[in-house]
Amino acid sequence: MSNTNLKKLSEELGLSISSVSKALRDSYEISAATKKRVLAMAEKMNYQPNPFASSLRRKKSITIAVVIPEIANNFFALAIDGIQLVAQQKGYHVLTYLTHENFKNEESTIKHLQGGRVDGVLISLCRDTDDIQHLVSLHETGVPLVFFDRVPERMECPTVTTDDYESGFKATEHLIQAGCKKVACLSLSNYLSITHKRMKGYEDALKKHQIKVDPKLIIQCTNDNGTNLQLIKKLLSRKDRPDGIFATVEKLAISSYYVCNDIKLKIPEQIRIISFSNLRTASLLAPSLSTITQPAFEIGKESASLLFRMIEKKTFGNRIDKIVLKSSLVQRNSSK
Amino acid sequence: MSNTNLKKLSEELGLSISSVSKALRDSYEISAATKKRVLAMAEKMNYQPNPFASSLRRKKSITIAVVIPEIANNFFALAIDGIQLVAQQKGYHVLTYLTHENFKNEESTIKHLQGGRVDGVLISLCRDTDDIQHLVSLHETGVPLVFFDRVPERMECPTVTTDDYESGFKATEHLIQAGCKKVACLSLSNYLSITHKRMKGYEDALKKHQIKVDPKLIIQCTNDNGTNLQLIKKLLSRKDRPDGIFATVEKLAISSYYVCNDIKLKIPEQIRIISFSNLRTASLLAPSLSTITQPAFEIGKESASLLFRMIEKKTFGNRIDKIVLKSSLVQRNSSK
DNA sequence: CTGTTAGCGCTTTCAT
DNA sequence: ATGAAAGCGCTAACAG
Repeated sequence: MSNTNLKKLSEELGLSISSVSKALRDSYEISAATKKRVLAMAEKMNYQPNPFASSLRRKKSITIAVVIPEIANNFFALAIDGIQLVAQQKGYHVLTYLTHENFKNEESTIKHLQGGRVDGVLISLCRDTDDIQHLVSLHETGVPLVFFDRVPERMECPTVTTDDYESGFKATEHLIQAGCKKVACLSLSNYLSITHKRMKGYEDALKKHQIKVDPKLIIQCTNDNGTNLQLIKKLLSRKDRPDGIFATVEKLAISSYYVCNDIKLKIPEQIRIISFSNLRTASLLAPSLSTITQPAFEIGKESASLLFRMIEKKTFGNRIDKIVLKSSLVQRNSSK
Repeated sequence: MSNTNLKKLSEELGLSISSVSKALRDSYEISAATKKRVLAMAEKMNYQPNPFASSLRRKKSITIAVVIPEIANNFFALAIDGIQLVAQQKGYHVLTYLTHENFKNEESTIKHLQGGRVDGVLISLCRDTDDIQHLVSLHETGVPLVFFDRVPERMECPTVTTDDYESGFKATEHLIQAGCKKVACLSLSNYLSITHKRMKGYEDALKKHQIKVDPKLIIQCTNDNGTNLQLIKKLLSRKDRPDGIFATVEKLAISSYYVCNDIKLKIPEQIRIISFSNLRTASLLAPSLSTITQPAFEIGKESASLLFRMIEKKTFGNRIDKIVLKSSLVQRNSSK
């Protein structure tokens, strides 16, 4: 077992526990010679401090939590990558929790985190989250909290997002300019700010081009893939089917692809698809899929950096940061 | 701050700290009535136990670590998903560490974990890892350790892998049967067991079909994408270029795609590619890419389950489990 | 059934 | 420059 502790070390060295502790933390109270001896012995005995004793005493955990809906998703995987990078630079540990788009999971996870297990929390809400009392409560216990991508709409809090409205607008306009007359919109959730903003961009782009917003072309998708496939199939099987699809998340674009394949709709000849997507290989593998690509890795880095500023109280007073990064439109299906 | 602790709770209730503690842990020593009172008050005061005090005292962390080369990778993202599922069922927390294919990172991470921060470790080695002293040392401190996918070749340890040799064999045979006469192999590392086994399968498949193994067709790739692109380009620009590529990891298949695109080699007419890959959308987006798909999610689940059996000492004596799961060959480019 | 007590291993005053 | 001692919040003997 991991059993070299300060006591054994100090006995071996003929020093007191506190001196050894100070030497290891490079305190100015300890002579250089002693420090050297201590360090050498610590190395020799393979000493590793007990993190729990330290955390208990110092009331900090050197750990942050990341709470996300899913991990097998290009956006979140890249975001985590960015978060980990910053955290490892800072010497922090990262606990990851998946909510699987289930509010109950999110709630209980956040509740657990109130015990002081982490010094800060990064979270992207799940699609069901409407009530954010659990997060208010966490915030009240003094745990710094940064939201990224999927952020609450009715809470004053630090956020890192992308330009969802503008991207939704540009995506829709891209389809219109490519000649689409009937553009459908696939939405993921009733609650998420990203969905609202992206859809608002969609609607405003239609209006700008004097196209009436048709509620029948706005599909509220679910968390069940099978159901979504049916909804999309129904949409695309109609006589007055759309000739363009704006998918607010990658998953729905993929589902649309399947359905088009299934019912033999040619992309992009008969229907064009644009989607928010972080499928890095899309350009290569799906030459007909235009995408709105979010800077997922940067989002992760920015979120973590902001969180650490808050943890280290390097952010001023009551200031609440709202960082907005730019997505990029990657056109592919316009080349006929 | 998170400041409701047992002391305050007990004062509020007029009970001793230990009684409250026992009540919360549902001890048989406490009367039902008292338990109810305690639970109600804990709820009311929003009590959350301090995990560090508990871990320090009980010498268990209810936490496991996952150490992987990268996260923005379909295989690992899916594996993590499976791991998280099992961990959350068990009520465990999951710390994630990325080595970024860098041995030094792996080494220092493992060293840190000797302090008792976690009750067990799941690891997939990085491509540089040859010396595994750091892992032997961790194992010696009594921390249960399970390797998955990228496992050490010279260590008796529990592992969860896929049938790498057979898959390499089948992949290569698939190309031969599709008519390829010169099959190249793209390898990731000199050290990894997965690479060795997959390549052995490749070589044996060639031999079976009376094709001589040509060292010039075996490309040792690096950790740098640019370099790999050059290596592949060089390979495919030769007059006697191969008409088939077996990529031992997904990344190298993608790179091959880029190069083929770049130098206008038609897939699959002029060259066929098969790869280990967990790109879930591949079937849809890349109809010309045949894949060996590993059951990544299952690997994650199996690894975590095995680890928990070890943590709970439900595994017999000195028994060392070696679990091998089956990959599936998904043919796509054979339909001409 | 409830309470007292002694630590877990570490950090941090405060003495010396 | 070093050491003694208190205590972080919790658990688990052991008493009663």
